[in-house]
Amino acid sequence: MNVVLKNGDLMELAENATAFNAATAISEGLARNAVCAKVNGQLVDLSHELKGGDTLEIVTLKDKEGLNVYRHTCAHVLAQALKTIYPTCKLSIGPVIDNGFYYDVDFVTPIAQADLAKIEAEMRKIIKSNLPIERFTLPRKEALALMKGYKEDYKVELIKDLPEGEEISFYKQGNFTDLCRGPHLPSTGKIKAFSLTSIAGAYWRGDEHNKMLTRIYGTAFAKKDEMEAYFTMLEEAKKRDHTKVGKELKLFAIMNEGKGLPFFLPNGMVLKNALIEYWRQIHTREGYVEVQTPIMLNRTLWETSGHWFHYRDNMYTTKVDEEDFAIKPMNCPGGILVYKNEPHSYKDLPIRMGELGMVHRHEKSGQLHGLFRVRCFTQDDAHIFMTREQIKDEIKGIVRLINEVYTLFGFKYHVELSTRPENSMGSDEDWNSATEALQSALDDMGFTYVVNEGDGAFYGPKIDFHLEDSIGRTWQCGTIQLDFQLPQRFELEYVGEDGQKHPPIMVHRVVFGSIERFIGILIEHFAGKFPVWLAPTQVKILPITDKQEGYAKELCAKMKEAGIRVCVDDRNEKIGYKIREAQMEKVPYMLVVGANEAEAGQVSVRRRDKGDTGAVSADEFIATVKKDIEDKIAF
RNA sequence: GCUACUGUGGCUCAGUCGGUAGAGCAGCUGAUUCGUAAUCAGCAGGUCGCCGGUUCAAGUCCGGCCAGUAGCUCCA
Repeated sequence: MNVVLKNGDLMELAENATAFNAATAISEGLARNAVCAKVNGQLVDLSHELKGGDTLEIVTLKDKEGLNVYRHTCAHVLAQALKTIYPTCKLSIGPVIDNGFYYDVDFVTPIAQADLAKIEAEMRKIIKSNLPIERFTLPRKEALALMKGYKEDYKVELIKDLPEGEEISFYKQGNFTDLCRGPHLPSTGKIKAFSLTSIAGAYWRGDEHNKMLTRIYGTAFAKKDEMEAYFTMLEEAKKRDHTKVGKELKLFAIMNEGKGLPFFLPNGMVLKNALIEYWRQIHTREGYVEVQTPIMLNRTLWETSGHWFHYRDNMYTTKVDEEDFAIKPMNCPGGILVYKNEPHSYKDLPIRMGELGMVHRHEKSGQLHGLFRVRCFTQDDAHIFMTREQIKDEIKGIVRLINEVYTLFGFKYHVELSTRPENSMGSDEDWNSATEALQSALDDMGFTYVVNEGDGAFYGPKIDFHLEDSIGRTWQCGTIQLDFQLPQRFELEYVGEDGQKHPPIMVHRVVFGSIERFIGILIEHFAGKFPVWLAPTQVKILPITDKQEGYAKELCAKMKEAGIRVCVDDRNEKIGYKIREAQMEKVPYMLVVGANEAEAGQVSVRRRDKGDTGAVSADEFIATVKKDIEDKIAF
């Protein structure tokens, strides 16, 4: 909790104190568990000297900012430990990230995962000696000399990039000094729970042309049990990893014969089709038409679209009868040819043209990951051709649709708006009005969103929707992109009210994004326990002995008739065995049928998460399941 | 693509110091007819990711390749 000191209090204290600092103010009875302080809104060390009239705010470990300072100090302790164990290593940067911290280091001889224990031990020593952490500043010249003296080449480079004329701050703990903006904890002993988690490569300054350094990841928490809870969460997340669950439930497989090229197994196909059926239903309702364009088209088309020159590295190409062809990495050029197939009047617009298009992209091998990043995927694409006046309403319609879909599944997501980059095409007027339209559509609908200035595509601004996976990583799924480029390149037009030809505005948009990725996220979100409407098998009938086989099959036929995905486990096994297996398959409804049920025309219903819920009539049960499917509810 | 790690029957994994492979589950056969998360017994199943090297001898050591994982980079 933050305590804000009143200005009056400060003034009074300041008059009586020499060398008065934040720590003193805090120790005057305000908070013992302060990590750092905010003076006039700026995060500072507790040693920061106060002036009369300053506003002091105490920052504790319960604040995200406080935890960041704590973790940042951990990064420094890590660096100190590394310099002790590997004196020749060169430090680069050691920032805080979402759930911990890292330090990027250049080692003469590479270190391995196994070395982390040794480094942790050294860190513990440093923490135990409770070294005071002191801030000091140097003029630029001396700062450079200091780091050159330590042979810290990367630090020298960092200092050179700092603005001229400013004093440069350093932090010293024991015999270790590091360039740092701060703030930090007052001493190393304040660290209570930390752990080094992994080791990976990372390019210096994030540029793949630079040297790859070794990145050591760690995490730290205020208390040991908080850290344990975090690791438990990671363990739980691992259990729902979609590559693992996908294998267990026989949903999909990626074979050695084609990396990044997923196979949908029968169960996964049922799920995929259920999603597609839902997609068609809502898109028909929203006034979309559906088309299908070829998976491969000739070079001329891709030259016109610009892909042949701008996206070639990611495209699979081939020759057919001496003519170059490319397998489509995107559906838009195909959609555009459909638009161009006949003339259009303003009365036809907007045209909402959907396509479930399978695209292939040659992504770099290292970035492939399960269904989240593949080389062949199905976009639930649509291209909307419209007049300038229609932009805002169309955008709103799409945002509403995307929100409807994500809400149905109960997903956490956030929205980002990307604006005009450098080297973009189109007039200022186009960009301004389009960006305005996107922004005001989001505003009107009450969305909060991140604005990424200059992060739009060169052909237009965009709105992205990012879904969270089970360990909090986010993946872009839905996107709405305005395009000034393609209508021009393909010379699209419509005849306006004035009888003149005008270029239409074009929007690319996806809701699921990639159906494959979306399914991956669904798997993790539900941990394989899909809602009834998506479950590959919705009902499994489990006869107790083979005497009930006839009844079970009758029931099965009746349910199939009612449109339910049902099967009978008529193997010669005990009921416990069949139940165990059905549970592991995460079938939402298990029907135990023995002599009693057969006689009464009933079924004993066992629900995936609720266990035995008692007997009901077969008809009553069918009605329940049909309602589950109809309402698409998740339980 | 880069860095690090991993690769043993369909699945999950064991395999010590280099001495030519082992379990459980799944499968098959038989017995068992059973009331809410594993009935019993038997059988079968592997060129240890691939190629090459070192060695009397390689799952094990070395090199290359392929594939996967974490991260970086990229993501029209």
